[in-house]
Amino acid sequence: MPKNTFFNLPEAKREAVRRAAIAEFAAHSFRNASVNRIVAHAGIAKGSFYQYFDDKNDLFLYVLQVIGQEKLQYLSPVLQDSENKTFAQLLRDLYLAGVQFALQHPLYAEISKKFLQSKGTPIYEEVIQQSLPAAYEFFEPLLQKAIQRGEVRADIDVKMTAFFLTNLNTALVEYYLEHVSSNYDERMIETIDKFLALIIRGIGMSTPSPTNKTKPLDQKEYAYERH
Amino acid sequence: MPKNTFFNLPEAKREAVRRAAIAEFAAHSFRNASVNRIVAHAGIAKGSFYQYFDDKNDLFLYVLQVIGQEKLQYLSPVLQDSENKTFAQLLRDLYLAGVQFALQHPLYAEISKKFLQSKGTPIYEEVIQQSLPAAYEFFEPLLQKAIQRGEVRADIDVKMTAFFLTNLNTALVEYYLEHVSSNYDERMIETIDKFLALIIRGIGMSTPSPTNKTKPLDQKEYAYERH
DNA sequence: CTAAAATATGACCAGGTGGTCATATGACCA
DNA sequence: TGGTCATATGACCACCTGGTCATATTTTAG
Repeated sequence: MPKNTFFNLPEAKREAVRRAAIAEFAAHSFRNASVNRIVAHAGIAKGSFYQYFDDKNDLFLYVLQVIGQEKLQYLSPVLQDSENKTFAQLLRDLYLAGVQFALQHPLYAEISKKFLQSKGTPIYEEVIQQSLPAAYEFFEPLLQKAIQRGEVRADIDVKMTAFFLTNLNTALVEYYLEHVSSNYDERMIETIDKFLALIIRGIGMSTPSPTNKTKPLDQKEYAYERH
Repeated sequence: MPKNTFFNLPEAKREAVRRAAIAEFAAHSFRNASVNRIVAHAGIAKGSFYQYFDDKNDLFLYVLQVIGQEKLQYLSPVLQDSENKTFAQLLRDLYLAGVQFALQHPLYAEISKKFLQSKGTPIYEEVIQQSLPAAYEFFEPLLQKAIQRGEVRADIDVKMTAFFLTNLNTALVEYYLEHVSSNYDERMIETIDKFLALIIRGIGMSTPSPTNKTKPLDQKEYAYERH
């Protein structure tokens, strides 16, 4: 955690440090990120930096915390009324919100991506240990409930599928940015629905069972609120 | 490309350089890989290194080329008789071979992984431009053919699905190594089949159509040759 | 006003980097 | 033998890193 000296700073200066740090960590992995560049960019002396933070780790943890808070806040309305949605709807809303968050905060997305890629490095272990369980555990209870409701096949491997859904979330953002558009536009919902169709129905030939409740491709009645 | 001086070297020395380079690039990203450590590990003088290679890029490109050749050779029997297999069988064999290759050559797998993660860096661009189209284009023609044969739904987005399949290949290796085992054992085929079931059938409730030819979960008659 | 406490500063440190180059070595040939 | 040529070598270069610390400045308190 940053020292008190940091939180005592005028907001403008704190913001300058945050901005510089976020830009640096988005452009370089933790290891390659340079404190020298950060302080230069933030317009503070090197010595001052070490009066605000213990070291580079300390700053990085703080940045991740800020990003995490913002993302949680962004996703909270989607999760709020998950009870009233089918699993497909929930998944759709989560992916949509995820892509939108990434588009609105490309630097955050880049930092998260770089961080997840740094698996195995000391800083990764430090962050993991200090905070969260693996991100994919987020999907496990949601899948369990969907199975109970009869919306998802009961013979799937829940853990594996959760892993799979988390992975696809990242892949979806990557695909959209790289092959569709770098903005929010009508193609985003299209893209997400195609992705969802793959997840729900798979690629194989098959016909939905008569009692099937999840036909996300044809199911346009649940519109996502635009932000 | 390495200079002639490198290819004139006795094989033992060349092999020492390759081994040292592979170990280094597996342990560190291109940028963080150290020529100093490589030469120390290979037992050659720094100056000698620069008589064999133009620079660090040159060495890295050479290493990637060696890995690519070996992998292609490893996969070739699988692709050889793709005509006689269903798409599900082919996919199964490809994933299986992919995981096996990763297990047999963990350092290669690590280098490939680190390389794919370096998207956006100068070396990534240099490699891409110098060689291959995106890896996911590999799946496009296979999918096209599977659609023609009626094994895969015709309404999928081929490009997106190819991207998706490539991504899952990586995810599969990661999942297996992290959550199942770090060796080749009977659980590998299990894991791959569960993965395949997700891809082919999706997670949603559905019953296979009567004419469906791909039921990979129940279909154990095509055994994969073990290596 | 003074004194003390808090904060700001950048020169400096040891340790690393990729790459260069003058020099040494040894194989080959006349 | 002497001469030529490819190769081997590691000291050296400029540059960068994260982090320290003595000193200067500003803020606060009495």
